[in-house]
Amino acid sequence: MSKKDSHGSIISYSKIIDIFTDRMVGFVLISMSDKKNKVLQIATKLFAEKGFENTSMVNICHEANVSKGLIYHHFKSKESILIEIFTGVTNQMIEMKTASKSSQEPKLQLVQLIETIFSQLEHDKAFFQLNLNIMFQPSTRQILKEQIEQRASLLFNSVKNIFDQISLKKSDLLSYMFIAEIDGISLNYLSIFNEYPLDMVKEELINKYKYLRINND
Amino acid sequence: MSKKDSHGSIISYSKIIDIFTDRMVGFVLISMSDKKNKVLQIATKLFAEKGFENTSMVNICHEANVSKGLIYHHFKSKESILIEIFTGVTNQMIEMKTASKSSQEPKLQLVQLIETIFSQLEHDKAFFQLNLNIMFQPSTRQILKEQIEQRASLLFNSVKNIFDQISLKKSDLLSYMFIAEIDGISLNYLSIFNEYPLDMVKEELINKYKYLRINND
Amino acid sequence: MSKKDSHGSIISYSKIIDIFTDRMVGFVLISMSDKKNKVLQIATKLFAEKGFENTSMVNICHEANVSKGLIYHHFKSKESILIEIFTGVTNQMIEMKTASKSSQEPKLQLVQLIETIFSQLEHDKAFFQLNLNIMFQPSTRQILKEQIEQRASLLFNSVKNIFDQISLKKSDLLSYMFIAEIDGISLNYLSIFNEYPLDMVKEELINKYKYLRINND
Amino acid sequence: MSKKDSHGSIISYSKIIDIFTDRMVGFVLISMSDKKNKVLQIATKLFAEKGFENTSMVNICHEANVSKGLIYHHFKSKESILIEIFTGVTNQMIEMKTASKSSQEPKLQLVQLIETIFSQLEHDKAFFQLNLNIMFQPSTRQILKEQIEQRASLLFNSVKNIFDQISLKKSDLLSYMFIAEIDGISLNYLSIFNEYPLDMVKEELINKYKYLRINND
DNA sequence: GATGAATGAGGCTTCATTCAT
DNA sequence: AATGAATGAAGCCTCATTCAT
Repeated sequence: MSKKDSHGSIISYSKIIDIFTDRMVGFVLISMSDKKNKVLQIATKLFAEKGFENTSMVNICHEANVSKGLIYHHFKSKESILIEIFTGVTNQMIEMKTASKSSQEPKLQLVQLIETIFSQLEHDKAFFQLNLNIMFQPSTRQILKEQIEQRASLLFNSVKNIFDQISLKKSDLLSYMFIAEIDGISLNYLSIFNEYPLDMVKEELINKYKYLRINND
Repeated sequence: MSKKDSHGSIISYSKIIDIFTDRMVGFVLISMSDKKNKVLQIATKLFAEKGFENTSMVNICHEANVSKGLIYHHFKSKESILIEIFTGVTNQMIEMKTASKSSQEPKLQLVQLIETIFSQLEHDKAFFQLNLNIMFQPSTRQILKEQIEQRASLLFNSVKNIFDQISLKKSDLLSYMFIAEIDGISLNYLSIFNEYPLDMVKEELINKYKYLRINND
Repeated sequence: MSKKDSHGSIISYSKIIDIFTDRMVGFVLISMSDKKNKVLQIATKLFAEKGFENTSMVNICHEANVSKGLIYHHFKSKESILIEIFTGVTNQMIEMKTASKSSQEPKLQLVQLIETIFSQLEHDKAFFQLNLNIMFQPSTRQILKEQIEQRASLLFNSVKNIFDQISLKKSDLLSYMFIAEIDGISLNYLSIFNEYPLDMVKEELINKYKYLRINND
Repeated sequence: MSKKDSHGSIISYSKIIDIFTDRMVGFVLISMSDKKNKVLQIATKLFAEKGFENTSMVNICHEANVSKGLIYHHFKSKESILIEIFTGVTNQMIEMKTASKSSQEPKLQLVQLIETIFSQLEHDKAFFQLNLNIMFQPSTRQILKEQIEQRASLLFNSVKNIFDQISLKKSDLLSYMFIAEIDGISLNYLSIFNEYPLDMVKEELINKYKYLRINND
């Protein structure tokens, strides 16, 4: 999986489940006990499937084969589980951004970015829906306010860095439009239309940015 | 307010609060009792502010100055309040779509549509957030599945009707892209960025569609 | 239907539904409005089917096609409906007892009584079950305490009058045994055994009392 | 207390309160927590006194000095408390039946059975009334349908085993009559007559079965 | 006679969290 | 690290009853 594999506001770097299993072992979650790990994994799945408010601690206990006491040994509260899940992803996003330095032609960077995002979108519907759900549910949104903002600026800067190479003057506007298109498509694909022509839309988007011409007036 | 004043998936025709008050009197909700009316109004507000799951029936009772018993006299359940709110808006959307027949040049129709939507977006943030919240919260999404789909196709057809006049061959794709842009901007404005340059983005979008050139290969 | 058609503690004189319809018109319920009548009828049915506590006033309203206000116009409370139902039956029992004067041979009176009771038992299961339900549910039992006692002594005296003609000395004991047998069979038939050989048991009982010999020591 | 100390449909093997306290410790309920135990005990008492529908969970909590949450930690629902109470008694009945093997003369077995039942009847009025109340209340009857049937056949088989030794040909009929007499007397004693001559009736019954003569035509 | 809006107490159940072991 | 008993607040909903019309 590419290092640039996430850049969206509602878009994230990688399969969330992976985060709490094999791939994270070694740099962030290395000291995390197996059981704590399992709780995060199951909680992520349940929050995505049922929503945060509709997932009870007992639900998590049962599915994770863990006692209530143990969960409260590892986590201060239900909220803190959510925060930890989000933080894990955010941290990874930061790390990956730091690591990603491409010397490619900017338009190709855009194309590659688009392809990565669309690929994730298809493979991790549930996790993207979790992100949406959390961002639009006032209660959870409040809890994760800062992280949401942090991620947004992270993404914006990533994109703007690319557009700066295309048109310094319009890079802000271009970034906003680009992110809006990506997010709008994601939203429509995930939650609005029943049979969304994701491939067709993707081709259109790639063509648009591959041959982008800026009128610098 | 123009008759075409809403066409979005996460976009709706008019201020929701209005629906349950003055403007509906006379054609749809004419027989609705004052108290029932009040409950719908307050429930809409609270659902938007706190989310459906975090709004209790007692919250609604208190703010609406109504007894618990009365709510259950008028509504079968908490869910049914949500459904009634949504149905009210959906019905109005249908009605308005039926009524709207523009003979204008298609590109101008698009421009007008964009302006209407952006105007609403600025004036009804809470209600748009309610829509998003409901669509991404698995529990509420399930409850309103059919209406969400109905609205999506309603909007799509409206937009496609316009693009059909521009390019029959590409009208599907153009419609999907147009809606994605609108929804993406709404999403970013409402829930992602702290200080979103809505006016700048709006100008860009208007320019794009005002001078739209289609390459019909 | 014979005049002696009920003598049981858990046994009553006649089909309860009849009481609130045609047959009563003319002597007890003559002034009862149709709607009140209907309420009593439906309430009896619902109490029998679901129990007193599990039948709500709204249930009765709906099934009787009557408004809540009207029920409270005719009846002081839910309890008072139950009381009125019971009183109707009790009054009829009293009236019938007064009217029944048989000059038959006492053993034949017993046989006739047995046959009447068994016949009712088969035709009015629901109503007998209502009686049982009410007598053993502490809350309803309390409400109808006096009537239950009144009915018991009414029945006992009826039976004892017959046994007095057979053996003055043992008539009390014989009456208690007779009533116990009748009630026990009813109970077993109505509520204990799945496939009760009612006919076989009835024949046995009839034979026992037809050829009754008393050892008057 | 004899091992055969109960065989009735509305009759059970032993003091219910005992079941949840001292006597069970050691073989069935040994692992049951004190609090759960207390809840069953109190619930039994309250259901008997006020009926199932008229006993609220709060009533039970208060009398058992236990929190609402704890009850739901131990029991799935209010219904499940009732089921557990009933199951406890049913299991004991099964166990005792298995254990009881009498080599006595059959008529003496009947006499002994009668004496045991009458003794219980006098000492456990409340519990017998609970059984009746549950069997005749449609809602609770439904919940315990299977157990009621199981108990009925258990009792019937016990009694029939005895009568088989007296008259194979008539053992079915004799069993039904015997059970009806027992149940009828119980019913009359518990719920119909104010001052029931239980001793007199008991003597009569004992005499009847001690000197039973069967006409085997 | 008749309606149904309105009330408020109370019922069952769920849940996050704490704590002794 | 791990368990699960225990708590109490809060949630949704039902219900008998009253009252203005």
